[in-house]
Amino acid sequence: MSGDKSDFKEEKEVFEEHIRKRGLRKTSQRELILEVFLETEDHLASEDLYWLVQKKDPNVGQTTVYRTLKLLTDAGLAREVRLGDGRTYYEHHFDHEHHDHMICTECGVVIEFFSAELEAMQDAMADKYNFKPTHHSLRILGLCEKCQEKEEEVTSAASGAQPRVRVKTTIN
Amino acid sequence: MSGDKSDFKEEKEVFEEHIRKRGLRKTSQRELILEVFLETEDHLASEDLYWLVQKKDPNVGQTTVYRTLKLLTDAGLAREVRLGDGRTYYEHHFDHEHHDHMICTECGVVIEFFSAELEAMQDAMADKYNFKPTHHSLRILGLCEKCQEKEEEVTSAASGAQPRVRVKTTIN
DNA sequence: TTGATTGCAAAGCATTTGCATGCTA
DNA sequence: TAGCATGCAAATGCTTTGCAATCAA
Repeated sequence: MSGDKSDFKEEKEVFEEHIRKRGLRKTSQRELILEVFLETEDHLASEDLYWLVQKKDPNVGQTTVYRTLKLLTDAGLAREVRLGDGRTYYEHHFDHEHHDHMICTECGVVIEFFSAELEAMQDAMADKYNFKPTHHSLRILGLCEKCQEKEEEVTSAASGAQPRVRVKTTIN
Repeated sequence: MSGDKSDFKEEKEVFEEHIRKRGLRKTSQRELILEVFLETEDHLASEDLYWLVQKKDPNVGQTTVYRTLKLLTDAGLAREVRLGDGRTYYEHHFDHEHHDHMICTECGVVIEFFSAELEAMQDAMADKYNFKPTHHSLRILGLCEKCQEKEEEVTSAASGAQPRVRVKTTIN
């Protein structure tokens, strides 16, 4: 950590290094898209990023955003994530340790988690099949805490009968 | 197991039961699609199934296949799988124990595997976050045994140098 | 200058939807 | 007969491609 305002110096260097190595060109669009991307939280759909970029410069085209996201992926700054709907999401990849996702099928919230044991076990499984893993993605679908509550409310309201005490496990 | 020729009696019963319960209708198309689906191997894209069905009855429409696959999923006979490209694949779900996938990014081969420990550990992780898992999908991407070999050949051919002994781990 | 990059529009691809017709229960 | 199911065509949603104009090196 160097300063208060996020400078993303390292990331930008990585990007420029990548550009240089490949004989590509540094353009204002690419700079802008990178900046906007770096300021976002995790799991941004390509199109969402497009809208954010639009706000800052309405002249940037959708195509450029899509292309630049691929470029960022190549550069190791972003990582493609498929959450299960059709879309492609991107998350930060530079200096971000690997993690997996729990996705609430009710509200769509995405919880990130990491387990070294899980990782190790997966590698062991791959080994067993002489499979050489490059990366993996684990998605656990289900209900987040909040939505389990709601579910319960609905259920008890629907069943109508015994007004039993509901174990409320509030969060936040 | 009852007979030599696959009758899929149980599956068909499940399907008809589902149809009945929901007040839906048994149609020749649905019967045909179910039959073709049951005869396939794992991981069939919706469109592939469409072509297989077409062979048997060119009058069946794409839409019906898509709709029926969803119906089979509802009935618990099929399960949607997303392998990472845009498509939706389906695999048998009735009487098929759960498993995960290793996908070769080179040749596309899909290896199924299962590990009770992995499952347990995932549940434990979910628990930690008060997350109620309904299902999950674990995809390990990498190189299958065969493609690792090819890779090695290319590499050694490219480097050209020391003609070292290559450890050949042939399968099949 | 040169060729990478852009942005528009059009194309692609898998999937979904509207709707008139058909068919099951 | 009632209304679910079908199949066509059109629509959708996300992403990619073609291409002439633009711009960085």
